[in-house]
Amino acid sequence: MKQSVPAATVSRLPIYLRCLKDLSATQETCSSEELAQIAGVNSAQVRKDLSFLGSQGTRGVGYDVEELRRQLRTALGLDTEYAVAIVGAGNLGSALSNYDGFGTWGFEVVALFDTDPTKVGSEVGGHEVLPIDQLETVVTQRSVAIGIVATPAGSAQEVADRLVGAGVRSILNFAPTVLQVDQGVEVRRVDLSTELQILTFHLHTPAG
Amino acid sequence: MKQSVPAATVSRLPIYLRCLKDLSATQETCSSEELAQIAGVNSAQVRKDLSFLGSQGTRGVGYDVEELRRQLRTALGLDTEYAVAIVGAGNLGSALSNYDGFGTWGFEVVALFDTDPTKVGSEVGGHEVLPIDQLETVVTQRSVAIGIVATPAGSAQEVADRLVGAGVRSILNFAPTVLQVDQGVEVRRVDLSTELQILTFHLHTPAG
DNA sequence: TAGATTGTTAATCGATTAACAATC
DNA sequence: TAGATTGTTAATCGATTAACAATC
Repeated sequence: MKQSVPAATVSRLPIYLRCLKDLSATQETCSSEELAQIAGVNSAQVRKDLSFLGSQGTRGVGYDVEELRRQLRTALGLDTEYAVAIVGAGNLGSALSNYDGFGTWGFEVVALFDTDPTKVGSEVGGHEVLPIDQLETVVTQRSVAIGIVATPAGSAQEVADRLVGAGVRSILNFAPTVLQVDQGVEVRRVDLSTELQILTFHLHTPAG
Repeated sequence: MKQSVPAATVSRLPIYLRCLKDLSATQETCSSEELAQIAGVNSAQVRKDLSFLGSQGTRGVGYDVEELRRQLRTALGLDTEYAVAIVGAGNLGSALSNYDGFGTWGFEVVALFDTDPTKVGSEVGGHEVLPIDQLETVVTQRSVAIGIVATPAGSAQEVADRLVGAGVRSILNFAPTVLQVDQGVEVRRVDLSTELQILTFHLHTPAG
């Protein structure tokens, strides 16, 4: 793998991996053109993206599907097991706790926190809801690598600060806020209403 | 508003709107620098983005917060009420049905579909779960503008095809698949494992 | 060899941002 | 007027893609 993979490329790697999973059922080899088709991108882009992985396809043949999956998994760091903590056991936090896709990709939900005393102690998605006071302790003890913020907007920043303070360097933020974090902390934002509003922009804008 | 707003700008408009909501509590006017700060972008970018709305700030003063919010809402098409249908009443579909943020932004969930006979007829988030057979009828009758796909990956494409067939032109896809749709249909993809994998890429990649 | 497809270059395209004249 | 801040230009930066030599 070369030094610096462009952000746009990184965000496409998981998509390629997913597409290859489907392909692997039917074929041993695939061309950049095939992969591009199902991933919804240009084939030159596929080849360029894969070249960052030092990937070796075979001219005239294509890429070995299994080999490429292995390379993508390695590049994405999916050979390691990562501990995940979810903060907020409301609708979304509960849905996330019940999500069984974590294990598939080597993520383990090791804690689920909430402030609500009526929720603390109950079990959600196989996880006991812990009081938020234990955040620092648990994050440290379980070496939590990724924090998921599933709180209301009002508490998101404080939660993020505490996660970062406890050593978390990667945050997935479902709260409708832009988190302010130190350089070196990676935040990905997932917001339903933002997505809906982008759709409505195109819906109501005359062509485009 | 000028003819063509760049995609990158469109995706930032909802963020500005959100940030202004917070600001409006404390001040009547804000500079591009302030807005940039809380939105986490460059101030020149804020000014450029807002200029696409035909927005008129006041030199030496900044932007009128309320006026700008109004312009953003109009630009994003939030003056209209949009009917939304959710397909899939599992963990995620249920969480979405319970989400009370839809109303805030002028979205109305008019239907929730599932294939599971044990779910059909039950109530989730104030919505009766309808059998998937009724998809076309309901989409037409209620003029559904936005379809939310919250099914497993295996059924996502078929659901999308049916939504599009019934006239839906905007899809929010939570299933871990890349949907193939006709040109003119807008799809936004929200995928938890993609986001997690992007985080792990940066976690395990030595600096960058 | 002929056909297919990669890996990479170079051209293009689009997005970001520094800089500054305009102006409140 | 002096200070602040916009709106916009032009420079920069980065990402996409057409094209093609290399080669299986």
